[in-house]
Amino acid sequence: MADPLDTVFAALADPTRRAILAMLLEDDMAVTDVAEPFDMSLAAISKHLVILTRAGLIAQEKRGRVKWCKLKPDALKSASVWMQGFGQFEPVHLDAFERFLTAELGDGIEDQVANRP
Amino acid sequence: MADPLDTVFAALADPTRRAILAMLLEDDMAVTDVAEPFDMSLAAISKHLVILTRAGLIAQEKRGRVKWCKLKPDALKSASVWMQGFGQFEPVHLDAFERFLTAELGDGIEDQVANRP
DNA sequence: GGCATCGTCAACCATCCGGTTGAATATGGG
DNA sequence: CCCATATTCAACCGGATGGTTGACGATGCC
Repeated sequence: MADPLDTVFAALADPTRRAILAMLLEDDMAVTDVAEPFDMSLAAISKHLVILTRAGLIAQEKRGRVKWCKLKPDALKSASVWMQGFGQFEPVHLDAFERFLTAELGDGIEDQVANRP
Repeated sequence: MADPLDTVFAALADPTRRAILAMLLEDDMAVTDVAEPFDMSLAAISKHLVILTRAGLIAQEKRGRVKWCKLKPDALKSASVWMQGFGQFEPVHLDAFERFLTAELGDGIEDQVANRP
C-alpha cells in the first residue's frame, strides 16, 4: 500500500472514521472524548485514530496524559486533486463552480458561467 | 456497508481500480481491453469492475458478446461534496476551474475568472 | 505513596479483500 | 455446426480489517 491515495481513500471508506473527522471539524478532541459517542471500545477508536494518523488526515499530540487529536485537512488535497481529474466530466460540478465564483469574485459572473447571455 | 460513501471511497482505495478509472477517462473500453495492461487475471479485473459498478463509478453495457465499460463520474459527486465540507481548509482549485471554464465556454471567460479586467 | 484516569498493546476472532485457477456460459464468425 | 472469443462463476487461499477483552505503562491528583 505505497501510494498515499490508497491510505487516504481507505481511511475515508469507514463511516466511523468519517464521523470522527466530522467531529474534529468542530474542535480538537482528546481520544476519550472522541470515543464517547460511539458504541465501541476505546481500543477500537484508538485503532481508528492510528489509521487516520497514518493517512495523514489527523495529527495526535500528547499533552500531559491526554492525547489531543487535530484535523489535518491538507491530506485531503491529494485525494481531491486526483478526483478533480474526473471533475471535468461532471457537469454537476458547475453548481459548485458557480457558488465558488460567486463567493470568490462577487456578483455578476454567474450569468456568464451559466452561459446565460 | 449501507452508506454509498463507504462503497465509493472503498472502490477508490485500490490503485488498480483508480488506474482503470483513469483509462476509462480516455474512452469507453471492453473488459478484455481494460485487463490487457495489468499483470493480473481477467477474472480479477472482472471483479474490480463489479466493485466499480456497485460503487456507481462505472456502468457496464453488454453489446453483442463484448461488455463495454463507461465512466460515470457523477458518483464522485457525493464523495467530493462530502470532502468539500473539509475543503474550506484547502485553498481551492482555481487552476482547474479556469481550465474547465476555458474548455467548456471557450475564450474570453478566463480573464474574468482570473479577475483580470 | 497510592489511586484513578488516559491511552495503547497483545492476543484472539470473524469477516472481507484481492488474487488464483478451472469450469461454465454466452455470442459471433466461417 | 463447430470453434474461437468474451466474460463470469465457483471454490479456494493468504493476508488485511474491524472488533473484543484484559493486562499494561504513563501521568496527574490528593
